[in-house]
Amino acid sequence: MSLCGAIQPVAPRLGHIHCALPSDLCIAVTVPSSHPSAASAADNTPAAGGEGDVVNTPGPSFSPLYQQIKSLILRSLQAGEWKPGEAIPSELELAARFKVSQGTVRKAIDELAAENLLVRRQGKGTFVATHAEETVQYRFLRLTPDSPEGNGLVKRQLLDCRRLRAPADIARALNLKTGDTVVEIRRVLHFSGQPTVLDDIWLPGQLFKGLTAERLTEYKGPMYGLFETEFGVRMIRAEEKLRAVLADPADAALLGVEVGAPLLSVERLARTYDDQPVELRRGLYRTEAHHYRNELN
Amino acid sequence: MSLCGAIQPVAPRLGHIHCALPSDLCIAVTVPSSHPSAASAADNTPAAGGEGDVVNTPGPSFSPLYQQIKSLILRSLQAGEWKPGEAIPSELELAARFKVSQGTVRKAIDELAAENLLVRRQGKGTFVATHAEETVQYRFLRLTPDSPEGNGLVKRQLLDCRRLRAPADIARALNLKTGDTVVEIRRVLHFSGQPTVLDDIWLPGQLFKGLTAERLTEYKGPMYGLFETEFGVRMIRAEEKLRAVLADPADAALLGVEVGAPLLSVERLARTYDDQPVELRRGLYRTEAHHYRNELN
DNA sequence: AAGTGGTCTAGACCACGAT
DNA sequence: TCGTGGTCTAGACCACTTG
Repeated sequence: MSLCGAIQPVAPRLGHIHCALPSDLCIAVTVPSSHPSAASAADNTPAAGGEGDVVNTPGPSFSPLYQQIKSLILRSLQAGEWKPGEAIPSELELAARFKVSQGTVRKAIDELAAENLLVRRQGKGTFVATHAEETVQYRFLRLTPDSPEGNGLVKRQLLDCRRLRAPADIARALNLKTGDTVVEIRRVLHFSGQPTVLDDIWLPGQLFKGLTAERLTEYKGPMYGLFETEFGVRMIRAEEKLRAVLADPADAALLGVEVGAPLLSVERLARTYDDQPVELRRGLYRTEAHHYRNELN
Repeated sequence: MSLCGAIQPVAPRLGHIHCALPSDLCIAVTVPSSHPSAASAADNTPAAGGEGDVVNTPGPSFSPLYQQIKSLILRSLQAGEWKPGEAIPSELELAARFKVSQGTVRKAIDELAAENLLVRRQGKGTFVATHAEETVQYRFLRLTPDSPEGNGLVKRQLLDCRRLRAPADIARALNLKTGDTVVEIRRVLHFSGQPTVLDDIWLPGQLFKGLTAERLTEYKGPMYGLFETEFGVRMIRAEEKLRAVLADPADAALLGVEVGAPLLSVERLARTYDDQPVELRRGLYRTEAHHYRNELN
């Protein structure tokens, strides 16, 4: 474990002088390349290739050390070295492993925490974010009762779960070839007894091999928790597109509204670590007693 | 200016040892309670009263130094010491003024920048965020064309601007007494020639004394820019509640849709620095060719 | 060349949680 | 008591912007 850690990472330094000398000795250390690197900087694409980010300038093209560390941590997360809910090594351990100072590791972790990939807990450690522990609330669901009394039970009603060949639009969104297998799930969420959300969900069949209606109904807790623990697919980010639409007869029947009633349409594309889309979801929300809440900064 | 700066701020330290000694002298400085606090912590409400945050524990009740600095900067912002678009003093100047290290100021500024109150620009300085320079986009408007070609001109059509006594619900939302004067504005936004957004806006009359239809039509640029430069009211944060509704005859006529067409209803409450609500806005969006875009993390 | 923010380090001490 | 993250400092160097 930590053995290989000492070897592999050694981030490609792009020219940094460790002024780790007693201050009185630290006079004009102009050593051109006291660092192991300098040579390795050229061939090794900076940012260690881990970040999906583009290299903007073909010239010198930088990546701060802490960004490189961030990429390395990200890679470990993606590789499953630490599972959701587990603690990652302490800052000091990581610093030793990557051969940088604690402060640099801290800054890398700070950014990952700001992106909700990690969760810091003082005195305990830093943990991999998870959807599985959120009994309080579905992390990505922004639908909120208008009055707090409406905070009753949420019941899930599974309507359908099948495998099929992906229609063109679904395939495109999920970065698949038309005709690739996808899992299609249809379900209704009831809020305090009222049918409120009708979801259609598509997942790449490849990633969700053993997913069946039984597994879905058995599992207690949010669906993303199931995906995470059973299939190793972690939903990290998502984009939503919202529109107002009218209920067609099928929607109306399932949600218990009149045909032509207004519904909030929410199309969500969820992505994993490397920004690969891994779920497409089309939701229809009743908004007479609930609203979609958003904060602007 | 900088004179008073030297006196007034001196943040209430809650116990800190300036170990500003040469490292060779810094041996086991175990002064038991060089920490002033414990006493001063009680009377001086931590967070310097600036933060709207609650004090959770009645006990010791801490506020890290950088949080106190943040509050002080926030107060200067609120007092208008630096205007939107202007640069604030450099980190070193602020460090000197508050008698803390640059790193501490940096952390305070980092948070304010993360909240979009300040904008860092490398090599130039740190600037107060503004709505006035955003010719590209309205900072708070999340409505996006479905296809990028739809990115045509935005035309504003002012329908009405009057003063009136606040109805109960408006007053409550804006933290006013029922019957207080409010400014009511009604307008339509046209996107590439199509009427797309119908806004009803309410503002506290008190804060917007000279606001007239003329001022509104004359001013080029976003309305929040006008509020900022002409009335000194800066919109910092906002919460939105989204719903799907049906067009009533009046809405339908103004937006050029059928009665009963689906519309996205967006109720926005915008706040200033101290979280005081200063604008209530009810928008109706056509979403046939546009959608409301949101990112989840 | 000077000034600003950005990165990196090293080391001290604190608050919190588990032991 | 120990280990963890959290705060604070001080100082060095880097990159970007402006004169």
